[in-house]
Amino acid sequence: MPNYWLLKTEPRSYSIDDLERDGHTTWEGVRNYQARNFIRDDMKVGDGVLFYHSSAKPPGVAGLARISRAAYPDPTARDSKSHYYDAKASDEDPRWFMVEIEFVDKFPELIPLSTIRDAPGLEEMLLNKKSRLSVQPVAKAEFELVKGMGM
DNA sequence: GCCAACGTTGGC
DNA sequence: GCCAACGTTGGC
Repeated sequence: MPNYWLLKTEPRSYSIDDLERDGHTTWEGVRNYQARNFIRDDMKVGDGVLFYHSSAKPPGVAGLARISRAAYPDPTARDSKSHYYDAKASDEDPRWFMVEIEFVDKFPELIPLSTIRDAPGLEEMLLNKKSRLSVQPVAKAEFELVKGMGM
């Protein structure tokens, strides 16, 4: 039974087009404990991902991806030159984890956040409730609904 | 650029 | 353990 997720990214930093070009990518730099726990404890290879563009015009779901590598310690936490450096991370306690994802599909048109907000069946999406969380679990029915809206 | 929501830090 | 101060996220 796969799980489903929504991952946020600012397309100016890394967009669905970048992922399509690269085929797959690392997802480092998550520095929120709730998001970390989802990554570390619950993400499995093969899980479905809604690829979300935040701080975009408009913000919304741009396509689909898939978890291609399960959680492992995020090395940028140990790199003092990294923007994501965390002095409290250590070999014994890596503190932060990351996964890798692979490209699945780019939607012909991005599904705007406003559309998702208004869509019947998506009222309970965390996107509408805990809007700041950058890694969110998505119900299978929600995933399928959004996928259907995009393709 | 503003600002509401909310997570984190640190003094007590 | 509380909570004020502070920093960040992200929509608008």
